[in-house]
Amino acid sequence: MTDNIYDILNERGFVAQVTDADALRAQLAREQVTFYIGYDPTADSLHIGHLVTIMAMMHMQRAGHRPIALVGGGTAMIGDPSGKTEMRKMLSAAEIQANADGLQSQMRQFLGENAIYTNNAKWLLDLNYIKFLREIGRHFSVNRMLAAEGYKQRWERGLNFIELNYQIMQAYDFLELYRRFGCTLQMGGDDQWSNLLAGVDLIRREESVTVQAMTYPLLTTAGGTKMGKTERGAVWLDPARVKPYDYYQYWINCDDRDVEKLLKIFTFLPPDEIKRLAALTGAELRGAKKVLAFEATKIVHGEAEAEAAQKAAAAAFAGGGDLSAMPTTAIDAARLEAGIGVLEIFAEVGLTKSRGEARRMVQQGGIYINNTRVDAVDATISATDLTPDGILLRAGKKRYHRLVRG
RNA sequence: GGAGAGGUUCCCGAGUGGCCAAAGGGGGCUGACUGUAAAUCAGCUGCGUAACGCUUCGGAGGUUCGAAUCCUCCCCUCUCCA
Repeated sequence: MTDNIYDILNERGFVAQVTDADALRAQLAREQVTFYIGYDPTADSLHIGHLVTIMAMMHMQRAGHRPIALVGGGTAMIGDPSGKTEMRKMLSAAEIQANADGLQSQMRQFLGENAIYTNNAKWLLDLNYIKFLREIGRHFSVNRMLAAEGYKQRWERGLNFIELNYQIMQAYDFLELYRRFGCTLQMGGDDQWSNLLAGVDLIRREESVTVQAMTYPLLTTAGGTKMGKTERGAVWLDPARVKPYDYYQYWINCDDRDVEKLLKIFTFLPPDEIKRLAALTGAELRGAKKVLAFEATKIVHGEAEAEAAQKAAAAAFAGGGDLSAMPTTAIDAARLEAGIGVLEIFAEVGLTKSRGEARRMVQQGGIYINNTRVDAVDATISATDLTPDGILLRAGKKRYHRLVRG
């Protein structure tokens, strides 16, 4: 085991492609490297998909390098067509600004003050079109851009001019960050590879300097779906969107086959420890998942929340313990006394999308009150169902919600 | 600008006047089995109900007893030509 950060990242599964691995490795050992990762402000919160990049940044930062978290307030005005089949919907400048603020404050939480935070709106919004074409545009071959894998799908289905410019903007960002901060490395998802290369090329042409690009693999689950997506949408890092309890549960419910990979990427546990955990088999592997969920939750929501989530999960699934971290709704006491229809309350707290879905689930035997199956669609709950922990609603095997008297 | 094709329920994709809340597949959900895993099998999958009703097939109008299906206008996408 070596302590070169490149080897650490590589060993943990953060490296997909690199422009010049040997040169980068040597540079990382030799000097402090300023590097950047760009984020499109398409929402006001990061999600698990972004977390890979954050973890990579934190590893780099711990190794003494300097991260630049770039928010793409300018590029978001255009929209990245890479690997997509459809044009992204356009966001208003105000939405983009609000999203950029949200992302940046989350990023700060992970990277602290020892990082550079910037927004490419600063230099992209006021570009002079003709000047830009003369200086930058001339370096780009349309043929080569279209040959890139990331554009292929869109090229076949139609790509408009505005989207074709995305790569140029991103390359220009790299150049700008090189000039402003001496940034010599860009990292990004593997789908960004051609965009990163475009930046490397541009800097070589404009500055006669060789810089590096490195991608991390796009994570998919063993089940073949995109990492971080659930039936109820993306797994957001914002606790207002995804409660720490649910965040914890997301990790607990991962596929057996993914445990080792996830431990390497989403925790800071040492390789030996990961190896030990990943070696567990059968039901024992759940122990490893617990560690994964706890560590991953700790990084995003802090240790106290991680512990609370773990306790609540244990209470729900193993019985006994503290349920307080479970998503909870307070019900007006008078209303509870009067009794509330089961269909109504399940739809209300969001355990089911509608009363119809709740009805269906009752008919299929998937609705529980205090872990007792409900078998009548006209069943009600009332104050008599209150336990010291409130009333425990359950939809399906593992989705819980707690009611307390309010 | 010209010619043509097309926009259907989460996605793909059938459906060309009533039997269509709309085939089929995917995805998702529930149940059984299990380890809060995977695989497998079965059922469910617009909204509100006791019946039954209500809102959907790019948008707005119209024809008709009745339209996703026909007509008019509009919006959008793609292909070929310029």
